[in-house]
Amino acid sequence: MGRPPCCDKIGVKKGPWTPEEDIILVSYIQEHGPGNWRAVPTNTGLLRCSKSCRLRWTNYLRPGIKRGNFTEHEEKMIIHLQALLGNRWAAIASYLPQRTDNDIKNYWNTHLQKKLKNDDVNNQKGKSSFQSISKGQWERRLQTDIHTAKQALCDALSLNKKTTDFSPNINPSTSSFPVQSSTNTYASSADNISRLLQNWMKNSPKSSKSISNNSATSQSSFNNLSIGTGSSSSPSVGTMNAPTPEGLDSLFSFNSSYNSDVSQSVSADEVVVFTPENAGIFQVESNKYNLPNFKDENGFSQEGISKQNLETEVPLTLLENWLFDDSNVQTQEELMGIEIGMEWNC
DNA sequence: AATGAAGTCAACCGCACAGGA
DNA sequence: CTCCTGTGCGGTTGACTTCAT
Repeated sequence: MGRPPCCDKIGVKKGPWTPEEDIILVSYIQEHGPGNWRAVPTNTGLLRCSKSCRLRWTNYLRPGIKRGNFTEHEEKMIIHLQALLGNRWAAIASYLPQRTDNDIKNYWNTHLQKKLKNDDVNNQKGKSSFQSISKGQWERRLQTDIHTAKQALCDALSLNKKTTDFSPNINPSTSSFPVQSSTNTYASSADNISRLLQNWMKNSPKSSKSISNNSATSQSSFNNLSIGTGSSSSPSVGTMNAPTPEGLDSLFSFNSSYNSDVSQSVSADEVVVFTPENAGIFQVESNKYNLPNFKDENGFSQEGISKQNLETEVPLTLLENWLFDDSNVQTQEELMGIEIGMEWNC
């Protein structure tokens, strides 16, 4: 018996998402939390299949997504992790907070493959960045990595048993969300949502002040919404209530001091106005703003976490240190002196 | 300025897997 | 144990943008 299609193909809209659809989806998830995707089109009135909704959320709208150019740091990580893990993009993505597997996959296919190919050509001429690593060294290095990953996993597992330290060093889409009592590092999908809200913010006198502490506004009516982006012109959307611009304003505020160094600490009182310019990670003061559905018990952290949890919570620094420190080859080789087949000792 | 090629990336497709009934 | 549903994942597509001629 064949598997039925994930959704009724008739009347299902395909292609790029409109800002209106995005807002409907975000609003719905803000209200109900992610999960139960099959119910999303029905409950929101979106003419999208559940899969499409999930994809849109996880790859574009989900908090914690960083867009734009990959840093050299990220690039190196991808290269190394791809060598280690193969095309397991989700696993690779779990080591790169803020990046989606789709993003990484695209970046690999469009940039890195080409780049490595060039490197390979250069390698023939003895100019490759990898020239210092012979094939044998590379294999051994992979072995080291496996060992390192195992060790990191062990560390993570043991940490899990007693962990209360949720440093921002963890994928904000997963572990950093649930528990911080005073402040959640709530990373927006940045440009996208900011684009959606750009005009709202622009037209709002509140654009330069701190976010409202009136959480009730976030539940205001969404009727007659008009979005001033691009081709958008439809006056009202959806069959559900969603935040007004003010409501979203109160929901999303960016931490302008955030940078790629995710290990830095974040002040609990650091609330910055959400603007397109500082779009990036933003924070929600959970004790001020009512965001029940982004919390663990409502299934938010269940999304995309179940499988990735272990990988995500591997201390990044351990792997990163290894991954990025090309100059570290010698040390790694020394490490290789340690018995490779060493047993898991956790 | 026009046109075609190449590049980019959001979104789709279909398979696999987990878990509940 | 089997079936069914929901979800995750990797590969691929195609619309759009940028670049080169």
